[in-house]
Amino acid sequence: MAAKLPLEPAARRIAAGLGRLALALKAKAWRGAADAGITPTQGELLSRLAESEGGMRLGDIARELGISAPTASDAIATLVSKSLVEKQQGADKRSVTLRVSRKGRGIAARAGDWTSFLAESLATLTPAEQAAFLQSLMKIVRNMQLRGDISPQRMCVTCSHFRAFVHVDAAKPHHCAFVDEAFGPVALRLNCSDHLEAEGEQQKTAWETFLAAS
Amino acid sequence: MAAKLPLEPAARRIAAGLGRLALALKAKAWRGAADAGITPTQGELLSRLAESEGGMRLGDIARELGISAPTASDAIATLVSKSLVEKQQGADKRSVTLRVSRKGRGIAARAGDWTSFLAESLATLTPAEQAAFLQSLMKIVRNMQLRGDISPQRMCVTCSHFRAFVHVDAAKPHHCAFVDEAFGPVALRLNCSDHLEAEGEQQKTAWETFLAAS
DNA sequence: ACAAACCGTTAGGACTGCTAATAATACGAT
DNA sequence: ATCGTATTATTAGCAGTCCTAACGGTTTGT
Repeated sequence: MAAKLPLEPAARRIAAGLGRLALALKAKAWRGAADAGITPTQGELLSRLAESEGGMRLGDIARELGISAPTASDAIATLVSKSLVEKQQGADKRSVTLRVSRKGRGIAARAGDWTSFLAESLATLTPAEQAAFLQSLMKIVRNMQLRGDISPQRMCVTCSHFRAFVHVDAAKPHHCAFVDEAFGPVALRLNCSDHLEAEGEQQKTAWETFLAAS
Repeated sequence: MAAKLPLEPAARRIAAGLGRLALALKAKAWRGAADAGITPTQGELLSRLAESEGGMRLGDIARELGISAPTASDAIATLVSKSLVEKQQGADKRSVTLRVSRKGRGIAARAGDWTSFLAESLATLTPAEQAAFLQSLMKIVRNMQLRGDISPQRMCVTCSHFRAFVHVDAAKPHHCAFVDEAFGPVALRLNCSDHLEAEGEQQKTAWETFLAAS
């Protein structure tokens, strides 16, 4: 009867759970991408490029995906050879600007589809649970970003369009200055294409306002 | 003013967030494992083997980690050449039984350390949030398991030692027959080494009891 | 104008991950 | 008992991932 059930802290168990989730994601990503005729990394590059309107520089996308420049360069070269991505010389002649081709956009849509399996499992959560889950997720991601574990994300809480808790309506307390609309916690985003990085001070206070009221 | 903020369902946004998390995990796993002188896949194999008492068969561990048998065989061969894992012939002479070596156990501990960065970010959640997050995570993982997206996990809700909601104490409603102790939602596990797979019927009713009360 | 910094690519190497084919063993049905 | 089938792990072969280090252009600062 050794017992000692609470030996492992809760954080550890959650980490274990997230690890399993990541494992499943990895496996699914491999399958899903293969169905689209590409590989996981290529799929990530393609999706990210499809999300961006004006094209991206190689270094930026590499940083955002957490891979080294050579790895990105290599994968992009493959995508270019498959006519899914186009390369242009940037204003700075050292740089390149990357854009998805029409064909690439189609593939990106199919390759991004694999996340739907996750969405389906997510559907077992009640709306309230989803909101809470998203909120916690946001805190975790934000913290990781502050610690330098991941590169800046395009999330509401770091966006200059974001106004936290400015409305009285408890269901929709936040406001987005870009679309000029009130919205609630369940609508908070982590990958908004209209994201505009706020300045340090504004970002800091916005985050603190957000934290304080949760 | 196109607006239409709620275009993307909540599940999609959560999926995006989990995707970013998985990305960070992947990147960290690379770094963490490299510090221990191995690679991510080798690290996963090593950690899993370190968790198991009596050794594991190659096919089982491959299935559990969601990789193919050849991939596992290859990585194991590397680990054996590094003297971190030992191979034995099983009772079935076709099979092999894998065990961590003493040296391997040390490496596994160091390699497993990289999850601590996640645990630190998790610490920004309040205990209540952690409990809710873990509970939601469990629902997701369980659903993915039911759907066949991942292999069976060693989680409380599928364990024959688990008794859901048998105590009156709201803080510790569950009971583990193995250690014969009451425990609460925040102590639920996803990777218990004493896990014993329950039979189909028992598992099903346990899960439903669990679900109904959440 | 010239050194320092920066951007992307190339080179080289270890590892991941797959499918298909193979050898050895186990099991099942005649 | 034995013949065929299934299972277990490994090998072979290939494309891709991912790293560090070294490299040539380009820009920038002084």
